[in-house]
Amino acid sequence: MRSAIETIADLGYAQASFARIAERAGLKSTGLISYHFAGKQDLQAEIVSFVLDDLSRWMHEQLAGVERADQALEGYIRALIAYMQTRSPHLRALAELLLHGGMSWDASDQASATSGLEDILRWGQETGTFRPFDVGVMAAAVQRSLDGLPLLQKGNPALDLDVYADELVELFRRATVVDGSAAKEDGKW
Amino acid sequence: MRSAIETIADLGYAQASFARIAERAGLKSTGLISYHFAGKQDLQAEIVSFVLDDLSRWMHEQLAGVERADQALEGYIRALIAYMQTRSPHLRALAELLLHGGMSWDASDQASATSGLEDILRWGQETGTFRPFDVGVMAAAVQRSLDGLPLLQKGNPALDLDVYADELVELFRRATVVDGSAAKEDGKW
Amino acid sequence: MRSAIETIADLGYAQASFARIAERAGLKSTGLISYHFAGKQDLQAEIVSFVLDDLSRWMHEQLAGVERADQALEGYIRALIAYMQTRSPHLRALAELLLHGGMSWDASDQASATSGLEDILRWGQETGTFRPFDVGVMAAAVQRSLDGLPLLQKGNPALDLDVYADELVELFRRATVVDGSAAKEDGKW
Amino acid sequence: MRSAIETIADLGYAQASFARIAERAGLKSTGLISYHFAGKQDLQAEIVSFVLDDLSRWMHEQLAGVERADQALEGYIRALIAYMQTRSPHLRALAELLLHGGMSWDASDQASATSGLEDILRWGQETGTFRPFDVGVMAAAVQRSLDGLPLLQKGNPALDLDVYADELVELFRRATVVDGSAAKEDGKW
DNA sequence: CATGAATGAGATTTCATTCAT
DNA sequence: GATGAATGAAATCTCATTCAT
Repeated sequence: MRSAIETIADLGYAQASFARIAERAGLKSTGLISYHFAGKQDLQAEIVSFVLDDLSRWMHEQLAGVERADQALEGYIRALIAYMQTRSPHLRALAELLLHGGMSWDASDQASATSGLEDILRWGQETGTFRPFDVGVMAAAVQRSLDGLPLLQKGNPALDLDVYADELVELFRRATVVDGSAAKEDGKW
Repeated sequence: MRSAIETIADLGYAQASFARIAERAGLKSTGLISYHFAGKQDLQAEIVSFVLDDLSRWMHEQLAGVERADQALEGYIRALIAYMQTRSPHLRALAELLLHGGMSWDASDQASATSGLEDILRWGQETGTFRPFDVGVMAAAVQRSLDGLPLLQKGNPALDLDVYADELVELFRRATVVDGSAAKEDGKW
Repeated sequence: MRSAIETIADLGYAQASFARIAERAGLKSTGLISYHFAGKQDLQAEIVSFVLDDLSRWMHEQLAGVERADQALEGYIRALIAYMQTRSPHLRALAELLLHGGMSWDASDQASATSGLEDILRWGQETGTFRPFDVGVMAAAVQRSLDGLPLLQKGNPALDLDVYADELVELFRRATVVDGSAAKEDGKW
Repeated sequence: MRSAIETIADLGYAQASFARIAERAGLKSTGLISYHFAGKQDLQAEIVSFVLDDLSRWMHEQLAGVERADQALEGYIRALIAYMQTRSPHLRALAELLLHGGMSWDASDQASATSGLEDILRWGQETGTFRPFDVGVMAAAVQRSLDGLPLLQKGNPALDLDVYADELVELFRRATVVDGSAAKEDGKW
């Protein structure tokens, strides 16, 4: 499965045949893959749920103990970028499969990934930390800005991820903050 | 070529075989596609350049006569969303091909699409309309938020594009505006 | 037809498609070929008979007025090599078609080409100029040695055809001459 | 591979598609051929080297212990004809591939087949057994006369190979022997 | 004479999958 | 767990041929 993830991440969904996965895994036959997984869809589904579980666990760890919604949003952005740095192929493979695999895409996706973000945004609005905005649109903007990163890195490999994270945090702080809140500029927190 | 664009947009790059394109075009054989295009890569390249030309023309039309960078940014967002409404398959096919086709991806892409956006952002910073930020990151965030739209629509077909446009405009107005500028809120313009 | 001959000679029977022939002829469609010839076999048959006619005419010209069989044999060898020098593609195309086209191969071949040679050999034996040998085998040896030339030239483009001709003439003079005949060495003729 | 050799020998290079080879091999799909060989060129290359190896081994066996060049030449002719009798398809396939496959044709060919013959001829000239002649031309004549045999058989299936061998041996004995050598006629060997 | 659209057959090749070993 | 033979489907591409213009 590790080889499958890496192959999908490197070559893309369309090129990730059993033959190429087996090659990367050091296997001389694709038979073993078919033996362990019920089919290509099964393999894809297992990869998706594996990566989503791993990602979900990571996000919960990183966001534990957060007390305010703006901190949670910043933490979300930084945690996801940090995850990319350590498990970049996982996310690229996930994106490939969610986009192009004929996956169910049902509960798993929304529940684990994006709706966690929507929850944060809603929380911020309810506690008066965030201005009113459409939660779905804002969540999509954050999510897209984050998962566009691998693409950006392909075009510009020297990209500094820390700078990218800082910029995105500031971008969405300004986009979400309530109008009168000059807090950050005053350095109060 | 129209059939090819629609097929790629609907079924995705991986599923858009010559057979399916021919079927949609009402052809009884895939031979004619190979007859008109030198190969699959040629077809893809011609689609990309066709769509980029069309898109570039549209954007220039819509942004003609704009005098300030913030207006240009708003216009860029609204023009691209409007383009999606009229030529949705074009953009979806373009995204598929740029992401998964082994395309050259060279001058054409950056020049026509994203770097137009970067030019706007730089212009705004130089004229004092925009605060300092990393132009590349901001451009990527805008672009990703925009081309994530088709995906959003797939999950939520009832999505109101005008609302989406308004929200994005406001989001990135706040994200780019210079700190002291309370102008908009005062309703002066 | 000239383009067809050249294409077959240069690329070989298997690669000589209508498309490539049309290309060489400066045509933009293969339709015209199908219009002028009833089919691929028809084109092949017409090429074969055309080349055989041309070759037959040439050989008759060159061998006219010969009075002895040994002179005829030498003339045959030299005339065929000379023909190769001026109409090399004709012979190469002919060989390709006779070998690989599903041609009839009936009367035309034997009559015009080889059996002319066999006639010479039989004539020499009847007039006592040639020793007894199997006419078929000797004719095959001469013919093969001759039409192997293009192959030899491909491997060694600097080959001197005059030397080749001299060597073959001498080779087959010795192979055919009656035992006691020391005439040539004595320079009497 | 056996089926491939037979198919090429029987139908010729142009007609020997994977489908026909698979059919002869009793396979229900051509996929297996692509599975075992990297491509059509690979299959061809492997056939060529296999046949050349086999032929080379045979010729070395047959020519072992020969002490004079004229014996070697006679042995060469008889051994090759004998090989044709037992492994006719091998040689026909080899000829097809060397003529029409876009093969490398490099070392393997010359080394194993023809240049063995040239070595014999040179040896004979150095030891005074053979008259002076162009070794390349003579070798080509011998070789062509030999591999023209299958063609001859196609036109005349009743051909007696022993007679053919005898005739060729005598033909090239006379063509190569030094002028004064009356040895054979005296029956000394 | 010439073009270009169109077609059906067939070629090579890749793929997922099954199965015996 | 692992291999390799085998298969049928599908993909890209080429080809000869037809036909309307």
